[in-house]
Amino acid sequence: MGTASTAATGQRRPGRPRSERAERAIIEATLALLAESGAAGLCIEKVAARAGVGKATIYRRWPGKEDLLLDAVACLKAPLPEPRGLSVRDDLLALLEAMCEQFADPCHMREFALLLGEGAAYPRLMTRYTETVIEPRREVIRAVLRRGAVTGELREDIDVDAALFMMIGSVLARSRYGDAPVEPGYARRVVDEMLSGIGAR
Amino acid sequence: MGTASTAATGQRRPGRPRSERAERAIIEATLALLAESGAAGLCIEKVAARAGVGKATIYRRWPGKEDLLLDAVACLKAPLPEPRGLSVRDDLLALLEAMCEQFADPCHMREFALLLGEGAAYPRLMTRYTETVIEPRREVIRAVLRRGAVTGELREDIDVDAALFMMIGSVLARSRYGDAPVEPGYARRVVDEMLSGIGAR
Amino acid sequence: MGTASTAATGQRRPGRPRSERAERAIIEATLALLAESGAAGLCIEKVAARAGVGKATIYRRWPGKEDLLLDAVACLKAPLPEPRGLSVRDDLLALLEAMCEQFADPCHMREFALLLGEGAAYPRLMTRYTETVIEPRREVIRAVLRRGAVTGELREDIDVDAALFMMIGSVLARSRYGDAPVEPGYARRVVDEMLSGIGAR
Amino acid sequence: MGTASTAATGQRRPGRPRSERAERAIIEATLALLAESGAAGLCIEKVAARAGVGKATIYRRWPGKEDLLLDAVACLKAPLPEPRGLSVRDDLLALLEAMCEQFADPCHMREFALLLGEGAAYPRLMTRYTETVIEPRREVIRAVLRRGAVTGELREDIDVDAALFMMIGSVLARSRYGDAPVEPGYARRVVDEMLSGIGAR
DNA sequence: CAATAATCGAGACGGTACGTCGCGTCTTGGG
DNA sequence: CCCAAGACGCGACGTACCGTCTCGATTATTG
Repeated sequence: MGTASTAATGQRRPGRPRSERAERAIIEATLALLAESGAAGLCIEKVAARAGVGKATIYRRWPGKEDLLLDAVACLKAPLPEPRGLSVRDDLLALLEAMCEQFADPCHMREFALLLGEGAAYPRLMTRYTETVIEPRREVIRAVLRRGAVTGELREDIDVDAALFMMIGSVLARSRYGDAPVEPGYARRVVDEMLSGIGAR
Repeated sequence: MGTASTAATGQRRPGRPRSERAERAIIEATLALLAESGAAGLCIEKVAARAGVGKATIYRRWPGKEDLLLDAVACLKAPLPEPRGLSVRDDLLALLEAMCEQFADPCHMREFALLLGEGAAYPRLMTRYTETVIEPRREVIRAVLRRGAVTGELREDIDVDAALFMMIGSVLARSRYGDAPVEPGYARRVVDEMLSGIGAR
Repeated sequence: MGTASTAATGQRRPGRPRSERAERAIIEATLALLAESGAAGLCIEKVAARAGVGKATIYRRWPGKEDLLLDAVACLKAPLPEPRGLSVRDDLLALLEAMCEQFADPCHMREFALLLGEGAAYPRLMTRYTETVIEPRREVIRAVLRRGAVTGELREDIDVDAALFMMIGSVLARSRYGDAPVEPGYARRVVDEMLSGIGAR
Repeated sequence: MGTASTAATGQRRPGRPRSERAERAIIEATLALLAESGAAGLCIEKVAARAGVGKATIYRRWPGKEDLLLDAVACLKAPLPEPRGLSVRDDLLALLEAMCEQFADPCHMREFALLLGEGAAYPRLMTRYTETVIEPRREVIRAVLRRGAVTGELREDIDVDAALFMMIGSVLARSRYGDAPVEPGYARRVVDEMLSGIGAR
């Protein structure tokens, strides 16, 4: 999954195998420093010192700071909850609330910031991240929306992708640019507004 | 406007006045480097060299890299178009399309990436940016939404902020994480979906 | 004289001039560390730390360790004593004794070792050192030998250079490969042997 | 001979015996790199790579770089020619010419440079080298000088050690610091000067 | 013949020093 | 007071080697 992982081939490379212990220590040190000082005040040198590891041991696994950070934060990824499947409205609400909650965690906020800020320079990483993290999340939501269109809980001819981005984006825009943390009822307000539409009846 | 501007008092400081030529060269060099190498590969030293200016001349005007960047990108800011005021739907559509267009410009994309990525470390900047750039834009949209609630074009009890973030966020989420550039009809699809709602009638 | 010195032109370079204070501190730190840990256990990083100076300040002046060391030890160079001019034998003896004495100083020993060991890699330095340090010393000795040939104290047809290298080399070979430090009477023994020759009368 | 040699006991150690092939390859690689880049630009890692050998295979045999180098250069040592014993003058001349010739070989020059330059840090090596290489050479010369004192070809009361170092040193000083390679007649000039002495008759 | 044991190549390990780059500050002579 | 130029102390960068270690595979001698 991570850049550092051994390829899934059965082949063993010659020479001493890479220490799993070191890898764990590096990731932990990275997350600890990230939490303490933020992405700006994080440097490989400190990670190595904190992990009790030589710098080369880090560079052997990750080409640079961004890649390390990306793998580190990926270890934190909390998947969206499995929809319960009873009511589409309840499922959407639960998903949206989970997203709000995750965005409230500064560590996830950092993850997004990192990807947005430095992603442009590392398209390879962006692609991988999108495929392995972003797209699966979207698919969970899409599935619920499609289910609603079938059961009749949602409009039959719903534009699934438009609705998807409205849902996701409402959290993204609110949490990032919001002057205050996302308030408790926010998810419910968005879901209700989406369901009923803003147009007059 | 920028941090660098001379106070608007009629008072003139003693000594040689600051060179307007230098200021322009600095801003231009900053934008050029930003476009070439992104925010990460940009440093004061290179800006100074490219602008043919001493480093001190930059530091005399801006406290650091972030502030310089902020002023530089502020020069690019394209305001949202003034709503025409005939139809709420048309106004929303126009606003959304303008946003999509701006996001398609890589230079504006960088602006957002910069603020999102590095903003966390500089709350002061974020605050100022939010106040001077983000909030006025939001206000334009809010005004249209409120007008719609009054004229009856929109639901009377619309949740203005929820709708606002759904609109903004739908573009943000789509353009950033989208695998392809935003397609032509996207704005219309979002507006229609928002107006009608996804719930069954 | 040293690599670091400003060219002797009257021209001043633009910008802030190099700090003479820093230069002195670097040389002093180098000599201190050289005395403490030898040439092997000396590194730029420690010199910088000890001198209270950034590494770049050292690299701005000297391209590398060897060059720095060379300039540092050059500051120690004790010139040969001025011949008194009364007796050629006494003058040669005094010069030889001074050389023995200097070689007994571990710091001068290091200087030679350095030049011999690393000199091959830095022909430019070797040339400079030969011209400014070695050759003047030789000339002092040559002058005495020539004087002796004129005054009749030495053979009229003496091979000045052969004698020169015999004198210098006898100290070099003795002190370097000798198992013990050069003993007190050594210089006198060499001078006598040179004067009388080893051939039977 | 070298540190690496198996003890001369008839006992064989259990397990796989050390590969003679690897040993040869290591020595050859060492000498090749020494000739190419000098002692400074030589490192175990490159030796191993060039020899197609694991680093451990080197460290199993030699404790470090110096010891390896010492064994490597020892393979090059050209002994002084056996004196023919007819004329002391001719013997001294032959010995001195052989020394001049050896110093002209850049590989032997490196050997000396290495020992002089880095020897100070490794007294153990210096001692061994002096005992096994230097002292035997000296003894050859001393024997000739003593023989001359007995046969009457040299002065009866000759100071053997002083003369020894004058001879050796004259080549050392000339070849090392000389601006040009040692010229053809140099050895003869030194021998003549030594025999006749520089003092007036 | 199988077990044992040292060696082989390869290469990862924790370190140290390298030489470079950029930071934000400072210090020149000259407008 | 500003300008350009550039040195300053600092700290992180990514690389190269150090000497040690751990792999699976090989190659002898011993039981």
